[in-house]
Amino acid sequence: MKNKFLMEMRSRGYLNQCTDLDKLEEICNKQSISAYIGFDCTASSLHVGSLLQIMILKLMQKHGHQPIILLGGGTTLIGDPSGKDSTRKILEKKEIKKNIVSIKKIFKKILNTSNKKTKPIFVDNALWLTELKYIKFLREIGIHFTINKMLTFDSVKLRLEREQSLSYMEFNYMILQAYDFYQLFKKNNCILQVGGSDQWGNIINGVELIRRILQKDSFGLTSPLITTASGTKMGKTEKGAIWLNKDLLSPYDYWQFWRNTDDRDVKRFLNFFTDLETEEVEKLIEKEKNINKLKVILANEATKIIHGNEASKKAELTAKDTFEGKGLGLDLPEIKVKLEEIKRGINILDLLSNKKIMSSKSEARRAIANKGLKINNILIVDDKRIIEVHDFKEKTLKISFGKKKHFQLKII
RNA sequence: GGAGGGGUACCAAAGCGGUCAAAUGGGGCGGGCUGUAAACCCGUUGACUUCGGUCUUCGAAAGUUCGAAUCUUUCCCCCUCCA
Repeated sequence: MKNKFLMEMRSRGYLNQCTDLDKLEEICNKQSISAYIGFDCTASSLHVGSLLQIMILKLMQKHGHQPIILLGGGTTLIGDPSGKDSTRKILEKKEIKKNIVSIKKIFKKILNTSNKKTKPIFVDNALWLTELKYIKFLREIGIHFTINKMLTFDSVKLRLEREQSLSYMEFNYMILQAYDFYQLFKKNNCILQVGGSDQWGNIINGVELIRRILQKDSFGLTSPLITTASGTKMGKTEKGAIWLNKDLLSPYDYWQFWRNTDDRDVKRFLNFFTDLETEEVEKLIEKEKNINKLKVILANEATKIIHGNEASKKAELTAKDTFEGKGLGLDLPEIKVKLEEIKRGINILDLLSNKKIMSSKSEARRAIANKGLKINNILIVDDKRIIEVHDFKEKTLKISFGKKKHFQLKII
């Protein structure tokens, strides 16, 4: 393999499967290509689970290719059954529109939008899907799909095998996705579709459709499904998804997510989720034997990409103050209280539940009983403890729940 | 449409008239050990509480009973087999 783009895809571990790597390489060597990745619009932000795909788009740009971002405003109305046990809730158009606006912001942050040649193109498949005429579509597109074949695809097969119902609506999803590729191929000369490994079936359907209708070659390429060393799906933490949008997850929390990476994942993740060259990563690992320092590098680099250098620095500093200095990092989540409230004296349980640090007083009681709650680094043992003005230093009070969750309470 | 089986906490799954706020496992949360890691060990996991208790939960509603997750009726939903 001689093509730089594909070489880097491989060395970073982005490459799982490709319909015809040799031919694709040949083409990439000759010209710049356009490739697309489709994203779901079920939420107002993407999460870390989609980050790898975005990194691939970024890599394309680096090597002079043009990424097309398909925001599935149309397909989200149906819901992709791949990898799902059950039908997910169906969203309204309005909601999807809002999500698209919000998701776009992420791409604009991560991708380079200034270079005219590689600047990302955004498309919404609602544009063509919602206009489809049923009979016409069946005759022109549906004729190229056999049920026999469709039943063999994992997304369908698994559902049927597990005896979970699959609606006719969802069954059509793969055809629609194939049609998307066909449209982009015609309109944007997009010859490659990239996706997670669970998208393989959907992708080759598109490649095949293009071949059948237009007798032209197109390509599909998938990235591996990223799981953590402990076997869970990337980005699915207990607390909820690791969102890329800062309104849903603060840069500090995002930074913490990477800082808490499993030892065994650090090297992979440095390659996956940072801009560091693979040789650089090798060197780093060779040189730096303290795995925690590597985690800090990972957190910095990963945070930089989506929240910028400044936010990343701030998060690092805050972490340093909080964990090493037992101090009060600036970037810790801030909670405001009124002076009058404190003057009256407020019970710790009320405070915690009112300010939503804990979801209920019982939970707060439990935390205290389990020795998990500290105020200004002092363990709280009494759940009747009253918080008063003199507990604050410079109008600020640090509340810690467990080792990792810290808040600063500020008098306003 | 007919015949069966089933819906229990975050998930899986036991309970089948009182001792059930509901076994057990997983997950979560907290503590210990460490390194903001993993593994391991311990605690905890409905809400409110003056820590004595009180209130609300087992698909929904109504009923039987001193007493219901457990029995009855109706309704809703899921699954299997037959048509």
